[in-house]
Amino acid sequence: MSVGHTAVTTEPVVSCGGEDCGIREVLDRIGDKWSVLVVVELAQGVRRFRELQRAVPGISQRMLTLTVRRLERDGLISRTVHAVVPPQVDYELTPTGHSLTHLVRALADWSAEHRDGIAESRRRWDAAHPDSGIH
Amino acid sequence: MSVGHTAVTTEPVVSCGGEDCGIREVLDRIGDKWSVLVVVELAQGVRRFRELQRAVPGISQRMLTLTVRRLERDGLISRTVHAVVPPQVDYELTPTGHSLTHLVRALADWSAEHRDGIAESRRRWDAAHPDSGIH
DNA sequence: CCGGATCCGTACCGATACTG
DNA sequence: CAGTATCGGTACGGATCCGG
Repeated sequence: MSVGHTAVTTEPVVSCGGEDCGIREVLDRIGDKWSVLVVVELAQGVRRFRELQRAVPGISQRMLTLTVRRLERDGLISRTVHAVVPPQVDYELTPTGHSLTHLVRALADWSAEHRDGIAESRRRWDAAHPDSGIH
Repeated sequence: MSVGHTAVTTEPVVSCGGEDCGIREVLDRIGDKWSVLVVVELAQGVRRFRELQRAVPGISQRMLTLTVRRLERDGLISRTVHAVVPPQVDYELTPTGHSLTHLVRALADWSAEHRDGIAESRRRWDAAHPDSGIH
């Protein structure tokens, strides 16, 4: 039974060798499809729901709602409801959320610096492995 | 039968308001479940397939294979096959891959600094919104 | 030891319709 | 305007078996 096979526990665990520990938590939040784009937009100032949706073209109402809820839950953005008609809700980065923008900036910088090299590497790899199915 | 990415779906669109542009590409790579952990382990030196799998406890053979293939395709790691029995394959960060570790470090630092505050914020939010279904 | 191939559940996400 | 509710497709990831 399970010879030479480390116990496949039911724990999620991850346990990170010694460098990680917590990285996954961040990636689980900002690694999703929309959070970063919302944060980037809010880095420029206060935004209403509709404004956010226009600023992030591809996003659906549903996903914008879910995204801002989760960011609010994590304390990265604040949500302010104004008792007016028509309704108005403002979203704004918290100090914590603002600190995230530095990270996002680093991400953007790294991306800008290496995107061409990566694209080139992909072309070479795809040419060398025509039917790999990797993407 | 390599399904090979039929064009059925999804232009990225995104078009990023002016700050982003490329961030999504990076997150599509390192934002997945395992890439960062593999990079973190390889930051410490050359590793064989089995060593990587042991260093990242939760990962399956399948996902490790897919992860290293994609990282190799992007030019972030190199793969060296030794003609011996039993087979031996070494993985190593390329210079580009190494530059990524700085970003990962920044991620880890930010995470370490804010994880408590985030956890606290989540507790407060969950207490205030008992059956929101958000996570 | 290093994978590739297959089956399959689930979580994510988009589209749509409806509410206050 | 700012959401909520529901449905359905798809892509991701885990388990397992098989091969070099």
